[in-house]
Amino acid sequence: MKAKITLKDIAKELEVSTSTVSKALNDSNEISIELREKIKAFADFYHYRPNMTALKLRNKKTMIIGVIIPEIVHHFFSEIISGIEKMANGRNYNVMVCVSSESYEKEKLNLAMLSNGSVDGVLVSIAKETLELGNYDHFKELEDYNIPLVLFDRVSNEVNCDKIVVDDEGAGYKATNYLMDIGRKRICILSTPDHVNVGALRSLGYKKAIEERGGEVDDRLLFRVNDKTDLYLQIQTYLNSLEVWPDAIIGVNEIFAAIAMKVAKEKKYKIPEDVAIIGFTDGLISQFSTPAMSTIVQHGFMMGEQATAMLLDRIQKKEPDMNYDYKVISTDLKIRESTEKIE
Amino acid sequence: MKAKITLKDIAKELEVSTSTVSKALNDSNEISIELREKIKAFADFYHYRPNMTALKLRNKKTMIIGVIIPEIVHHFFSEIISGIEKMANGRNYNVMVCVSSESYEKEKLNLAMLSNGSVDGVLVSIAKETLELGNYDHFKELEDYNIPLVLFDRVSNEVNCDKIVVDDEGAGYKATNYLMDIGRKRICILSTPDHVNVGALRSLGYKKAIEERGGEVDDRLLFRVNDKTDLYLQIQTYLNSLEVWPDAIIGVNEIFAAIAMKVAKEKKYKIPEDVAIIGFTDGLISQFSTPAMSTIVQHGFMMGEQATAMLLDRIQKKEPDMNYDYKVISTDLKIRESTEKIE
DNA sequence: TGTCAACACGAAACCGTTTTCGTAAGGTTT
DNA sequence: AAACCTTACGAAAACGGTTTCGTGTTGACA
Repeated sequence: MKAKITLKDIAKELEVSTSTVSKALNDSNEISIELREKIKAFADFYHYRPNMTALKLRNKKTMIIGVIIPEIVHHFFSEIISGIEKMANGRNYNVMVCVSSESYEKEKLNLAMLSNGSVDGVLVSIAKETLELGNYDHFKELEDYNIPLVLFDRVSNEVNCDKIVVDDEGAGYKATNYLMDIGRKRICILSTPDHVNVGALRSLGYKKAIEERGGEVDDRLLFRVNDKTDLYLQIQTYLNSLEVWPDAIIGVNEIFAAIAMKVAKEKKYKIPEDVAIIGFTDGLISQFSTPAMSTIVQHGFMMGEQATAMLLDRIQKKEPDMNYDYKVISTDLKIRESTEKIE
Repeated sequence: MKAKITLKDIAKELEVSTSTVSKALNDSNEISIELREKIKAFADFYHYRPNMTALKLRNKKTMIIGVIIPEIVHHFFSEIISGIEKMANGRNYNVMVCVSSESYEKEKLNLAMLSNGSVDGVLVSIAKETLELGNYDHFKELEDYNIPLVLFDRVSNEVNCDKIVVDDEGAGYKATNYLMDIGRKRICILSTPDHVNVGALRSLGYKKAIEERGGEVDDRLLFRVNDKTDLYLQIQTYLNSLEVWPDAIIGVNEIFAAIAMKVAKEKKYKIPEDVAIIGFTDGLISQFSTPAMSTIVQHGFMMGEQATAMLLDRIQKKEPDMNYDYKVISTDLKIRESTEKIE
């Protein structure tokens, strides 16, 4: 239970000044080689390690970035955190993780906590509730304190900062086009309420693809799933309310697609013969479902890495720069059994 | 781009001393009410917020706990992090997350980084490589610096500290017993190499259950999946190498079970009629597979919460206490379609 | 032998707080 | 009127480092 040893302790023990010890340990040639070695040996012996907090105070840098994420138990988000952690670590930063649980209040609290100087920069994916409320005042605080911010995935153009998003519109477009390519006519999309930009954009791409081929968008085939009540029931009820079942379904996330698959199986529809299904987020469900699910892969890990790179670049920039980046990560369509072409 | 305002700035502006400002803002009655109000108003106007780093230095507490976890993109672990974050936040602590990626070296590095005074305590789930190597010297450093440590899920009794684990043996026992209850005779278990304690313990429970009923453990039915090569291939090859297929399979994690299900379906075995399957970790795969998978639910969230509570309790304990806790969290068996009883 | 640079180290300021202690001014006791 | 308490504030130390600057001792050069 030895208390941690400080510079002062070493100085006293060796009867030199703390400045000498500091310089010696930092290999300054202001100190003679013999003394340097002696001090180093002593420090080593007692496992001296500089107090990080003291360093942070002096350097005015914490070497920590904060992350506020709507939830962690979520394949896409956990991939992002993974990417963040890797990039941050590679550049000698640490990561402080906060969860908003999709709540505006928690997001605000977290932001306040992080903006008090605990971190050098913040990465945020906006909570659904915040998006719904449309209130982004809590982000101003960061600006006041001059703490760099990067929004990822769930962004808002009411906040001035760097942003990085998945090419959601392109992904919706890509998925829809592919389904039409394999001959599907009644393509249904299970989306989110419009304030969740990712859902809205994916729907937009969906519409665009259909219209581009001269088709007409049937609004009854676009269902906005409300995530406040039972998902299964909503989707089941919706699908069965259609006079004619779709021959293809796009779920804007893994779960919607998995539920659609389950409902289809219950109705004894064959997948992909009767109905093709595509999901988003290439998580475990997609890989291990039967049939294996075709998905839009969103490269969450890469997004985490790049968001962090953007943030660190901005942190390390000396003078503030009002030109904010907007980066779009394109998606890939991973075709598996749930959409195999009908010949 | 205003620089953050400090106590000193306020003091200078108001022509009082910094101590007066500090006291006023902390509502000390050493300062007259009028001056107090004046200073508070001023501070408020300029959005004064105390510099956390300075406070940390003075108080010798960072209010941060470090977490080293083998991976994040993993249902069980992300649940744990979620629980950690919640409990920590509720007790005014922040969470720094580090990923070992199952690597001994990264774990060591992370530990060294955290033990330099950045955090008040550390939560670790040991990397597989470390377990395999059996080298736990890097944990000594924490002891040297007197930084509390709690090991969770993947623990080692070579490290002296509080520990919290899932009742893995009981879980294996419970699953096996249940399968025998519904009449299964050839129960196979897909486990991990023995150095991964969770796998070893689950296998132990499996054996115990069988022996308790006077059965004999058939070693051919216990397969240790090596996670360094293709999982699917290994499990497929193993299962098909058996002269007689099992009528029940226990996968010690979600993925092993999902793969087993997939292999069984390919062989046109009916689930659960021909073969019942039970997995661990009640994640998305289990919920959305067809048939829905029976699982052992491990309460990861709760484990995260409790591990954090143990850690914080120890941090807040004034005098060191060599009596370490060992807490076991019991599991539940969630029965779904993959094991429904044959009547 | 006086001047000056190089060497090797210490003193002190600094980062931004809190907190202990000291003290001047005024009021209350006796 | 002397002694003592409050009240209301400031000075300074402390947390644990880094860094600038100053300075005493050498040795070299003129």
